Amino acid sequence: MGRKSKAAVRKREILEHFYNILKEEGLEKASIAKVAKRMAVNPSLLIHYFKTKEAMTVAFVTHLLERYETNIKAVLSSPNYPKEQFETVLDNLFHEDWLHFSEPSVFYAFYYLSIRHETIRHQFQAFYLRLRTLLLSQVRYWIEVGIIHDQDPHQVVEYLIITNKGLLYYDQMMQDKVGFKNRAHYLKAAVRKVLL
Amino acid sequence: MGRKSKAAVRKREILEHFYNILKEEGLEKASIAKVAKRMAVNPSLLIHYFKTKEAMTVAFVTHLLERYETNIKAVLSSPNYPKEQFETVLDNLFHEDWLHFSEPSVFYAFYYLSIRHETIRHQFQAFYLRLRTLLLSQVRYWIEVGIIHDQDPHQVVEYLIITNKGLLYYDQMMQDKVGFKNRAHYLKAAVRKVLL
Amino acid sequence: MGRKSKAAVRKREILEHFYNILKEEGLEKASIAKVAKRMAVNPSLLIHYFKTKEAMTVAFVTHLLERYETNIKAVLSSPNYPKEQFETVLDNLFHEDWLHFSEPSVFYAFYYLSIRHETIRHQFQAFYLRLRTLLLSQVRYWIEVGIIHDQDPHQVVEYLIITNKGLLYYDQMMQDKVGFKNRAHYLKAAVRKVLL
Amino acid sequence: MGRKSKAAVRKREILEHFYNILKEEGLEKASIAKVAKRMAVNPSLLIHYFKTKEAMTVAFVTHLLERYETNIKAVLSSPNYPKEQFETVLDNLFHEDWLHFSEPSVFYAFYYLSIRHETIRHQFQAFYLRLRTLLLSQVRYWIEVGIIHDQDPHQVVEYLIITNKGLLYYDQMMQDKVGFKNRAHYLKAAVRKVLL
DNA sequence: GATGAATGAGTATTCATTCAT
DNA sequence: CATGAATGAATACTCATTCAT
Repeated sequence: MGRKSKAAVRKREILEHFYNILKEEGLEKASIAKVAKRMAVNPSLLIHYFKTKEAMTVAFVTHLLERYETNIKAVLSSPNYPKEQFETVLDNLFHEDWLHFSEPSVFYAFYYLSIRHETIRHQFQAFYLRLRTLLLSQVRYWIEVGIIHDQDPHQVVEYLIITNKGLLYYDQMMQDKVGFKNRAHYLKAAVRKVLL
Repeated sequence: MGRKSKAAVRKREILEHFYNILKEEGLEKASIAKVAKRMAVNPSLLIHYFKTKEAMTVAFVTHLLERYETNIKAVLSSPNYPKEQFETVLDNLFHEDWLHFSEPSVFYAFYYLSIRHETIRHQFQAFYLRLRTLLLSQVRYWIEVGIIHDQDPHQVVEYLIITNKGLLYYDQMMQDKVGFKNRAHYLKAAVRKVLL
Repeated sequence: MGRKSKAAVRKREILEHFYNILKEEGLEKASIAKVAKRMAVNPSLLIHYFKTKEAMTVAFVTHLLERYETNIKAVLSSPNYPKEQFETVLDNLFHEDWLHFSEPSVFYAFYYLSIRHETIRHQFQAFYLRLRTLLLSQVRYWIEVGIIHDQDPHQVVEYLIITNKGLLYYDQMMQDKVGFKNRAHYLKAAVRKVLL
Repeated sequence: MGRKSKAAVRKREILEHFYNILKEEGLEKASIAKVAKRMAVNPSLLIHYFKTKEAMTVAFVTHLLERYETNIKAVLSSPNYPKEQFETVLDNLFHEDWLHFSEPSVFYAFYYLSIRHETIRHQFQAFYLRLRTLLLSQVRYWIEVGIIHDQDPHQVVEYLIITNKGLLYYDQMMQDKVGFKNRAHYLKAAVRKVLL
């Protein structure tokens, strides 16, 4: 377990500062110069590590989606009796904390970029494929134990993701906490009605 | 007294060119200079009409959402027997043409901006409030005629919007047409199961 | 006494707004556009009346120096016994109110321009020639009645102007009121020592 | 570690070109672009060294006043017998060369700016405080050795500065060399009459 | 590994002005 | 008399990047 190269540490450090500016000031303000200034470091140093801003962006998306994925895994692993575990997962999926994990504004910034930027789109697609695989085995288990009936597990997975993202979209814009609780509650009820 | 005002025409013309660049090159490339160049006109002319780029952006969002709203109204007005009309609206709401009306990339660009830009966020919120009102009377009608049972019409409306936006999000990223049809089909079935 | 042409009224109005911006925001901010905006009028209207900004500037300097001259004449015409009148004039010349008449900042703006701009310099020179003539007859009167002794009236006039402008320069920069009173007092004493 | 710093040299070089444009074309024409063009260098290089134009301006004022101060010190240090030395200083203070040291047009440009720009005003005030201190010890010496009688040294210093600046103001505008000599001669006589 | 020099293209905006109405 | 359309040049500044040290 040799000691970490300085490069790896520095890169991580840079990406974290990048994230902070993204969160606080938005994509259009997140320039190499600004990140460097925050780190009290010379802009060329960022170029030194990432070659181009684009490469840095791509690296950042990887970093972002990895964090996201780790978080999802934690949410899914609730060691309970099937029925209780289903409810727990549902609760978590439509819980504010989980939806707002990793600043929606940062997430949407790159989601927007992904529309036009092929590499980033592929990163997102791969991420959602992994996410689907993860959920798929979960759903299959629920079908197996008889919680969910008469459903194509693949489509169930997509249904969950879609509903989830729809809620995030709507909530992010409306910004009223009370409304959010009601919506989350209604959506969970709907999911139960559809699946159980 | 004074020269004939071209403002209305010119502004519309500018916003259309703005839209085209947005669509083809993205938000970050959509500069005043570029729009002007496309119009074969001097950049300061755009400033003449809109004072600032920000004001132009806000005007554009208004324009964009108006177009969107007009389109929605057309979709909702299908003069059929209640049951058939419900199905038509459902079909339209989850139809590719309608979802992709007005370039999702452009839509998401400003959705992203709305997270940070108060005025734009208010524009979006107001738009969705109007959209909700529109759908609300529709849903109330369906409840009245007995198509929908035991539902809070307000929550039904939000459920429809959320599912719709979730689908757009997922579809925009996945970009596979076959998958889309299946998802749309599944979602409509889910909606029916929840509402009817 | 026919009624004034609109042009004359408008021009005066424009110059007054020009003065206000000059005073509040300085020479570099005093653009045609800004003056027009303040007047709630179209910028081309200013061009209509003055042809160019330069011409407007020249017109303004004339206006400024005329006001200044009128004020000086008022200060000089104190109908007293010679000795008292001398003291009154001296008091006025070194009095804050008189020095700060017509915003020193505005005055210095054009004094600065006069260094490089021939027309404006000629305006200033002509103004000071008139001022000298004015003071000259005053000083000659003081010599005649025996208040001032053994002096070339021409040089006395210049001495007064120079001391006066020096005080304005120094005071404008130092901006301490107490110091000003002391300086003014000392300078008057000096002038008396030199002239009487 | 890192590239050799040219900052000191480059900054000085930039300020000198700035000075030249100021002298030849005036404050309003002295843009970053123009200075860069003269230096056959990219405008952003000036920004690289000074961050903003304002910072560059402030740096320039420091530079200008330093040069001025150095020159004054040279003028004051005349190693003579008291009486002769007093005369030498007086001669120098009212000598064309000294008054016109460092282009009055440039000096007045920043004097004008100082009225509105706090930092620059403080620079000027600090400069004159140092100048006063310098002259103060000089004047105290003259009082000590009995050349000057019955005077507050502080007020003598201000009197000298004011008279000096008044002469510069008047001379700069009148621009006649013969007149200048007479005025300088008369002023020196006046100073002697007041002080000795 | 890290800095600083330097570039060149790009940004929004301001300004004075001309001209048609 | 007055407005609004339109231009073209100019402004300070930002940005990503290259290269020398």
